[in-house]
Amino acid sequence: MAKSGPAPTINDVARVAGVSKKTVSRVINRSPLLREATRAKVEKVIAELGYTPNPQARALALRRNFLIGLLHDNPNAQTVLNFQEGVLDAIRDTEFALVVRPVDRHSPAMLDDIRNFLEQQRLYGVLILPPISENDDLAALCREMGCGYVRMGSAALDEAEHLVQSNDREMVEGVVDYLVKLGHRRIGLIEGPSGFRSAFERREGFLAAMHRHGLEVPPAALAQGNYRFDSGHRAANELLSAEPRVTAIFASNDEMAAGAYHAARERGVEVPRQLSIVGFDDSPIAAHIWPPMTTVGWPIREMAKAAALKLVAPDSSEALPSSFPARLVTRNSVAEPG
Amino acid sequence: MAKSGPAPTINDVARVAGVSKKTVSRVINRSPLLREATRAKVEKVIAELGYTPNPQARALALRRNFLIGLLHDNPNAQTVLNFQEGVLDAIRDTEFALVVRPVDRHSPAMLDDIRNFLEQQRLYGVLILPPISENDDLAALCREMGCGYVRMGSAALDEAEHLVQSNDREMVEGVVDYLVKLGHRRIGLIEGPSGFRSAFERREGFLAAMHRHGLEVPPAALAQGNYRFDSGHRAANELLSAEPRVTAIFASNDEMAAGAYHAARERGVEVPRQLSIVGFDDSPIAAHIWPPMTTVGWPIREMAKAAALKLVAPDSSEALPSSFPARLVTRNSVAEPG
DNA sequence: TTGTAAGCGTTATCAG
DNA sequence: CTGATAACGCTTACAA
Repeated sequence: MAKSGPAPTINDVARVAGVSKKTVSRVINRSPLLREATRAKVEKVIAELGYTPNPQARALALRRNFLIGLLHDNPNAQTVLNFQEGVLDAIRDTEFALVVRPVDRHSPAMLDDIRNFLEQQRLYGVLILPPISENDDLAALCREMGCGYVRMGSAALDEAEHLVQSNDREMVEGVVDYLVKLGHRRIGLIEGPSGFRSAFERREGFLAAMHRHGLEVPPAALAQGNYRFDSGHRAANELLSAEPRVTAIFASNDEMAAGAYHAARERGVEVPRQLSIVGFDDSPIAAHIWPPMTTVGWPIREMAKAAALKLVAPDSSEALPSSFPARLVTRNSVAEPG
Repeated sequence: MAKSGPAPTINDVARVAGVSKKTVSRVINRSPLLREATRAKVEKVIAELGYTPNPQARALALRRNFLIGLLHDNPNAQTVLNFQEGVLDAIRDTEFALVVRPVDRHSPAMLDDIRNFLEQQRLYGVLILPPISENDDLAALCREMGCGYVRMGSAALDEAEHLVQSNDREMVEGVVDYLVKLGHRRIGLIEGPSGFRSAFERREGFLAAMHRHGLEVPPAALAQGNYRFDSGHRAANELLSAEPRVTAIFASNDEMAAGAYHAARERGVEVPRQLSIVGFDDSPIAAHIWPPMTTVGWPIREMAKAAALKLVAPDSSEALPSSFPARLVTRNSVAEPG
């Protein structure tokens, strides 16, 4: 047990162990060129003294901080927070810490801001959430600054080393299959904002599956949203005012799906008896709205952990998978067509 | 415009400006003992070179990092995220960064974990969210470690310097006043978990106002929850099965209030016609549930900003307020008793 | 008011 | 394999 007072430094360890501080440094950094006996001796002293290397000093010497940055511009709090938890899972009991950096993707200064941030903080690496993860200029900036990075995304945005991805397209195809199997033929889509890769992938999955089933998708079955609640409300109103009315709606995220619930309720359309609704994300709203919503859940926390490990322990086996399967979470917003 | 390549250091500035690096250091640190002319000259060179002090080096020399820690045990995703935004508002364009540290308040090792964290990272200071902000041992630990701290809370937990507080009790009194004015007499309370100061304050506000209005609070009008959705559902079921039935329910947070919505719906009790419901937090669920929920919103982002400023700029006027007023957000979950 | 010298705790270089 | 010695970029004495 180390007694308190000034924390022991590498010099203390070196002195007590009777070696040079460089040798201690080698032990800390797991240098292979060390006699086993020396290593053991030093490690014993380290344990005795309760020594921990000072990250600030290491940061200065290595010109690199032991900080993982999280860059996001996210509309969904739960996603960001789950992601943070996942990153923590990966760096728990390491010297790394997680620094968060919300940014504004609509600001023309975004890239400059991030450049300053990276320049100042000299991060070990950054994790980038959608939608800004889709920005190739940002990835290029990270490369240029010599800052590690991993992008989260719903498509193959980058090399495996820099990417953790979900299979949105495939999942949405599964949603359509599920609805069709129940008997639905007129299915509407509330799209996410153009420019978002996830929105694109989800739309493509929808269209592909409809086509595969030989089902038509008239323009009136397609409505544009922007991933926000209000846009889902508006889009659902469009969808529900066309005749013959759709019997099911897939919304590209839960928030818009919740908006669709409200539109249906205002029109006296009962969910799921007269209208089935499926969302995407499995955010808390899905479980808390009435009736509880069927949606697609993706393992954000595990993905976050994998992403962080790619940065801090690229060789660990857990860092390997780049693609994570989502799953359909069936609740009570889907029924056979009325 | 600085050209790229190795970033300029204090030595470059000193050389170009023809002064010693200590003088540059004085300029950076706004030392008062500097001739104005010298300062101007150095500042000019700093601007020309695009020099930024290296935080790692400063951290080493000062034995203190320019990092603000956020300690929380996820009270609610949106709250945490809004808080993060508020902190960023405060430290934007400074050398500070925000590091997040979710902890588990049920873990017996929590304090030790935090101690290690503080020891390792040598944070400039930490911001502590409820409910762990109520833990006095944690505050003592910060003091002991020489780490600045500010606690968020719903009561006077600490000195103004270390506290940013909301007026939960008063707000809940206001909620009851509002319901009583509409004609409600039998009002139920869904409490938060015992041991949470916020739950206590909200309960006390409720009881005080009921008493002030000369209204009874029979045991059947009090139900215990734990701030989670399911507990709200369960508690509302208890409340709604007692006769005469309550005509209004105040839930200590929105998540439990959403659970109460579900319980009402399952029993065929219509909100707000047969039952008024009021929540607390103004979280996204409140706006997205049907009918949109009347709730109490508190200015979390501004509070976060003030808290962060107390840490990084204790003298700024914005850091001054320690108490922030919440407000009633009226939507459609309240009506006159049926 | 300014400069000099000596750290802060680590890693890199290069010689043994 | 190991150890002096010099960085890393800044701050804090202490002088001048």
